[in-house]
Amino acid sequence: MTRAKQKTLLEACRQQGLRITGPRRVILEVLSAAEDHPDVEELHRRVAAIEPGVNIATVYRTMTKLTEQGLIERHVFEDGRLRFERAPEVHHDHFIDVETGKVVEFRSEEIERLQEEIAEKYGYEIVSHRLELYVRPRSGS
Amino acid sequence: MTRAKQKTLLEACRQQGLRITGPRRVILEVLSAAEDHPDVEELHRRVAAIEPGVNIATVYRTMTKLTEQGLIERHVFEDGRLRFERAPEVHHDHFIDVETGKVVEFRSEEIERLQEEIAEKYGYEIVSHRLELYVRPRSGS
DNA sequence: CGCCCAGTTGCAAACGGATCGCAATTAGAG
DNA sequence: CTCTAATTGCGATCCGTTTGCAACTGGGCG
Ligand SMILES: [Mn+2]
Ligand SMILES: [Mn+2]
Ligand SMILES: [Zn+2]
Ligand SMILES: [Zn+2]
Repeated sequence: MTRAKQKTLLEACRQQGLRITGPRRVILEVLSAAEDHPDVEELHRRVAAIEPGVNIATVYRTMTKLTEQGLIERHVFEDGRLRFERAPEVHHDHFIDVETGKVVEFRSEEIERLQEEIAEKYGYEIVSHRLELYVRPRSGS
Repeated sequence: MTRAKQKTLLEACRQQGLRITGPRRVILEVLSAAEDHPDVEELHRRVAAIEPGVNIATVYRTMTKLTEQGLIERHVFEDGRLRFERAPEVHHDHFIDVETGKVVEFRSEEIERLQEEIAEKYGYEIVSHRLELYVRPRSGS
């Protein structure tokens, strides 16, 4: 959903004053190429395919740092593992296929608006939210 | 949200053929009395206040069983711990106060309907969903 | 260009919530 | 009351994530 700042990740890191090390460069490359919502193990696997020897703890630490900088977004779906994607320029929510685990993105202006509306009715201000629709292909099985 | 089958939990267990043991009786009592969304540690604490000696593994196992029977609902909010509430007769979603952790329930027919609508548009059938609004009291802070 | 140090890394240990194996106990059907 | 399958307590174990620490290095500065 909304790819655009493809090359920006590495540059953004430089701007934020993060050191561009070997491991980090590869992790950024993997993240930039990712079209899905990989967990840490999967990221580590992809990194290892490019350059073996990068420790998984480094992947964890890098993801923490990137999240703090707001460069990536962290999710926890039903399996409980941390998953990541590049911070989208415009917010979206997710379908998750209960059989395959495949994640599909969507955005509903109406739902977003209704959330604000109901929060206001309760006297709240929304800080963040999470909407996940666990689905299966219609009619088949 | 929608209390009603207050006494039913224990009876429901009997119907499902679950043995009513000492520990289980206390756990059911705690669950029936709960107005919130306690995690396992909190449940165990409340159980211990009534009858010490019940192991936390027993709480875990009982919650698993009750969930399988559909008598309670299991949630995982942002802190990652398992939380429970009696299965509501009508579905609802949650506000979570980001400062206090307090959980408030709400239901929006419109949002529920829009979820179905957008799922259909994508060719999906919704199996379950999760909507959590992380909030703070409006204008204060 | 080379120095130097704060930031980063690899590795192993620790963490914490949840689960499991096992032997002892017990609910409750007959 | 008997008998068995379900349940329990306890400790060990799992597994994803975090952390302490010593070694390493990117990149600003001289
Ligand atoms: Mn996404
Ligand atoms: Mn609830
Ligand atoms: Zn949304
Ligand atoms: Zn809902």
